Amino acid sequence: MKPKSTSLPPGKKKIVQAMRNLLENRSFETITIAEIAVEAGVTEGLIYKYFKDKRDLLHHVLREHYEIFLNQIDRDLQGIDGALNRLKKIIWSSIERYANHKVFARIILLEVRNSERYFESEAYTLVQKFNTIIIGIIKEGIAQGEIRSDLPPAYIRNAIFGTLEHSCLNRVIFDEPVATSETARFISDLIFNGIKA
Amino acid sequence: MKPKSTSLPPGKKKIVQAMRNLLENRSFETITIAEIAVEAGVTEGLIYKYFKDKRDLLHHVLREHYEIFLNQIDRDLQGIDGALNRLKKIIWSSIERYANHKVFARIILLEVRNSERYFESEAYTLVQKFNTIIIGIIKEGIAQGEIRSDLPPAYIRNAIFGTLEHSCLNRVIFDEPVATSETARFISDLIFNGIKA
DNA sequence: TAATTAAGTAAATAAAATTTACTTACCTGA
DNA sequence: TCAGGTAAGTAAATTTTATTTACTTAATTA
Repeated sequence: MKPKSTSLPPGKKKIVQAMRNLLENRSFETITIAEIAVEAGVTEGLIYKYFKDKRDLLHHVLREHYEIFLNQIDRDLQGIDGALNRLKKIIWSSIERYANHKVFARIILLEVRNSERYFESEAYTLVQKFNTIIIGIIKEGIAQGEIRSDLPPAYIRNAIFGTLEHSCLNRVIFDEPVATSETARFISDLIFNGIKA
Repeated sequence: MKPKSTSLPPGKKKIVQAMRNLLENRSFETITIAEIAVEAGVTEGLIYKYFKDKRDLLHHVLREHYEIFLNQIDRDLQGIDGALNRLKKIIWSSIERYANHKVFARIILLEVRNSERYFESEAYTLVQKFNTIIIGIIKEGIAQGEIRSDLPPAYIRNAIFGTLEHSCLNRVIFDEPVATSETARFISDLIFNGIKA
């Protein structure tokens, strides 16, 4: 039985790659369809054959990124036991991703959320999946007595995500370097133990 | 000595008010210059007399908002002693603002950061001022022995801002109600004491 | 092999933002 | 008091981009 995938049309692949290239140096807003077409070596019309519009193309690129990241996370968590240990690893993996993929950090943290449509995209579906994984770990931690039971899991998740994102935001905005392990250690410590002396 | 302010030209005021009105129901991206002109009862050209472009007008509206908010914070903090108490009040005030000004929450959290120019705007200058105030309180707390001294103040600030923002983000995106005091209590508790059982 | 269909092009159209050239009215200082 | 500048404002042209349309070509399949 031969595979049904007849390998994507070359035009589509070139368009996606062109978008990735351009995003390396420029913000989504400033990239024009004309530029994407030139970079890809196709005509503007073809872009609309494969993607609803510019934003749809962005979401496609983003989905690919999240797919890779979720697989990564899955792998990273293997063999790690205990809710706190697992959360710590997730924090580490997330920071490592932001540090190594500045372009995606910029897109995710600053450039994609300003459209309702993002929250209906497949990319966002994957974010929600990640979300569910974290909530699961938190609930498990509460059940096992590792995590306080008097805080709603959603608050804990928001604290983790929020602290993570904000810690990377300044790095992204002002292009400062990120010390992954150190940052992960401080954030985990802070979330786990609080700031009170 | 009479004041030098000869009161703003009526056109400018009408343009700013029109932008505020439109932002109530629509996202920045979808609002057009033509609409702003109609809503303000002026011609499109006049908008460019007073503002560099659409984004500049947004930053102007945002700056006004931050000015009011910073005054509010200043007032809210009066008579409150102790770093933790002051941080708790800041958390409360911030959530209250997001809850009562959903439009600004949306703009601040989702719609304005996707342009480099925001980070050079006067609006952002005020954000940095707020930032400095918080860092000051944290350092004071460390000096007084109320706050752990083994965490860099910037991480603590990021945890506070980040947790705050993320907690409000879902509310903003999916238009859920915000229970200000309850949310403030959970967030303060979480940041101060950590999640470990 | 005729009919479909997918890949792709080229050019037209539409929708916005932005610029330009032009009024008016009102101060203001010699 | 009036010539000249300047701020407020308009109307229309221009530019820039995104998006649509109508068309070709090559491959596929029934």
